[in-house]
Amino acid sequence: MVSDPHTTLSQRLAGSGLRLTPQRELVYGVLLSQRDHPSAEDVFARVKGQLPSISLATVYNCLETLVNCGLVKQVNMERGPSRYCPNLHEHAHLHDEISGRVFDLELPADLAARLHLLLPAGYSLSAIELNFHARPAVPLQEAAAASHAEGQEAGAEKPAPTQIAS
Amino acid sequence: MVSDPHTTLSQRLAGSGLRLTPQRELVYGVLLSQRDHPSAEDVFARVKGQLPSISLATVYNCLETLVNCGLVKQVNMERGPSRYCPNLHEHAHLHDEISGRVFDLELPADLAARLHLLLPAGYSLSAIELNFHARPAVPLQEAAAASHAEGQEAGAEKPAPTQIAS
DNA sequence: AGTGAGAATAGGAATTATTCCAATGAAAGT
DNA sequence: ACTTTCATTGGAATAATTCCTATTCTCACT
Ligand SMILES: [Mn+2]
Ligand SMILES: [Mn+2]
Ligand SMILES: [Zn+2]
Ligand SMILES: [Zn+2]
Repeated sequence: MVSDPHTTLSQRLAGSGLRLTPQRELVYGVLLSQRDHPSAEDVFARVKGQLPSISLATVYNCLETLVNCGLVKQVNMERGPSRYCPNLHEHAHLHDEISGRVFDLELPADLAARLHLLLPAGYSLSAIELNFHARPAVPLQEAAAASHAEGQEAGAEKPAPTQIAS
Repeated sequence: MVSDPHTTLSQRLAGSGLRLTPQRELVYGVLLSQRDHPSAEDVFARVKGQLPSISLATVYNCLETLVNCGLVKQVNMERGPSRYCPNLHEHAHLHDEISGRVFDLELPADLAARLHLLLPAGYSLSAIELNFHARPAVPLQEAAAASHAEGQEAGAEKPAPTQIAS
């Protein structure tokens, strides 16, 4: 039985002797409602729509609080702004190097189990991260066409193929 | 048959139309000789011993060049300075959260193969990263003793157990 | 050997992402 | 109400990296 976000948040915070504030609730809400692994700046922009007076420092504070409560994971797949993920299931991340987007990937339980076995004796695990860096494969047909008209374009251009809905 | 670093470097650079310079060679040498996943600043300090006139910007440039040549991998297991790894075998990383050190972990070929299968169709893989974050397990005996004298100490204190030689 | 074009380095300025700090505001305990 | 503690804000400070420009080096060509 999964309780609503408000309750979850409120309980986790209470468990750490922290208060449930509008800012924390909004930040958490933003993460839950658009699971695209936004950066702190992204979250700031989104929350600002609902609470224009919020400050960036507060967003950083709230994110840190949520991470410490274990409700959110900080994702660092490469240098650059940290991103934030409210998906608590053990999962992998796919970084689309063209669009810059990050997607969640299911991680089969038996595979996860095998990964855990790799940890050397004498260590106590705090987290495993599995990150895929990839780019949309060019369909064979287009590849042929492209090889005629050469030329490098930068930035995002084509809609991703068979993409998981956000 | 594995050729010496000088040759490898020289060939890779040539392959990209780049020059073999003393700075690039020293930076690469430093990475090969102490495989502790140093940051750019670490590399800078080490190279400076051999070439005091080198600049930090050049170290960054050389590292980027080596990464682009595919001789070195940039490692970002968390926010903070990037670290650099000259180990080209498919391997995992272990981050010791207490000492801050990063170690290479063997990744069995069959497991690596299974990981590759997780990549969704329509993507072409550029890299997989598998990172373990862990801390030295407290041996049972000490755990008991510690639970008497409570108190939180910060920073590194105790020599790591059963550690892989650096 | 001399010259010019392009590549690379060095040093410092600029930028980015984040953290720190001090003042103010809100909530909880008494 | 009064006090203590927690949280938010805005701005300053910091850390890591990137950018910029002058200078140096290399190589190719005379
Ligand atoms: Mn990537
Ligand atoms: Mn870590
Ligand atoms: Zn995720
Ligand atoms: Zn490594």
